[in-house]
Amino acid sequence: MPELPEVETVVRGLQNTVVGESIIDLEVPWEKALVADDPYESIVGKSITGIRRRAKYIIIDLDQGALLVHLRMTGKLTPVAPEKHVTVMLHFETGNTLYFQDTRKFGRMEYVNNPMEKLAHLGPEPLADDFTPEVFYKMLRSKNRQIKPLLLDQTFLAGLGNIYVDEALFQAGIQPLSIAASIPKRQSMSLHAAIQSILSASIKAQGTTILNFSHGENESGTYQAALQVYGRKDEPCLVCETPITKITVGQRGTHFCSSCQSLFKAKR
DNA sequence: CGGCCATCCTGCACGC
DNA sequence: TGCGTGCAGGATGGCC
Repeated sequence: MPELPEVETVVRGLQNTVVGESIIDLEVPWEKALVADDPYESIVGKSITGIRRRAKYIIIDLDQGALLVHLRMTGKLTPVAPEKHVTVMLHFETGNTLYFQDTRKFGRMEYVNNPMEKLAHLGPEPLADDFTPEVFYKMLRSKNRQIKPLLLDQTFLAGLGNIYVDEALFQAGIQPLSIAASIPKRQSMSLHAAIQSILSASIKAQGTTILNFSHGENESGTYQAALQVYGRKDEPCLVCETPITKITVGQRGTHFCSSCQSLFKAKR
C-alpha cells in the first residue's frame, strides 16, 4: 500500500530513468486507468521534463501539462516489463517503456494542464518546513473529529495512509478514537514528532513492503521490520506486552495498544 | 459538519 | 482438493 514514503521512493528511482524521454506511443490495456479527454492527442509527442511528488501523487511533468499518477493500493510504475496486470504503457523514442502495473486496478493516471491546481484541495505536506508543531496543534484544536480518520483525511494532512497513522498514534501514546480537539498540547507535539520521524525513517528504509502478491519485486523497502502495531493483532505490545487490539475505525482496520495509548474524550 | 455506507477490484485466508 | 465467502484498502460521492 503505497503511502508517502513509498511514493517518494518510486519518484527517486525514476528520476534518472524517465526524465528527458519523449513519448512516441501509448497502450492502454485497462481503459479506466488513463483519464484524459483524448489520451493520444494530449500525451503522445510530449517529453518528460521532470518527476516529483505531492502527497501520494506522482507528478510526471511534460513540456506541456503533466501526468498525475495515484498508485492507490497496488499500483506500480516501473521501466521493467511486469508479467501481468499492466494497465498503461508509455513508449519512448529511445525504445524504453514505462509500465503502470496495478493488480486491483484502482490506480489512475490522469493528464492535466495544471497539476498544482488539480491538487489544490490537499492539506499540508507533513515533512514541509512550514508544517511546525505549533501549526499542527492549532489544526487539531479546531477539529471535533476522531484523530485516526482525521489523519487519513488528505485535505487535512496529505500523505499518511493506514499503516503510518497507526504507527504514529502508537508512538505518541494516543488512542485512535481520541477527539482531535481534546488532545493536550504535549501529546500533540509528540504526535507531530512521531509523524515526521516515522515518515523520515521509512523514506530512508525505502518504504514498507507488506508481504504481497508481486513476485519479482526487486526494489522492496525494509520499514516493515520497524512496525510496532500495524499487522500485530493479538501479539504482545513491544513496550508493555499487552496484546495489540484491532478494531474498525472509519471503515479502516486499526491497531493499537490499549495500555500505552490514552483516550482523550470530547470535552463538554 | 461529522459519521457511515457503497463503490471500485483482485488475491488470499478461512471454513467445510 | 475445491468451492464459496469474506476481507483488505484510498478516494469519492451520496445520504442522514
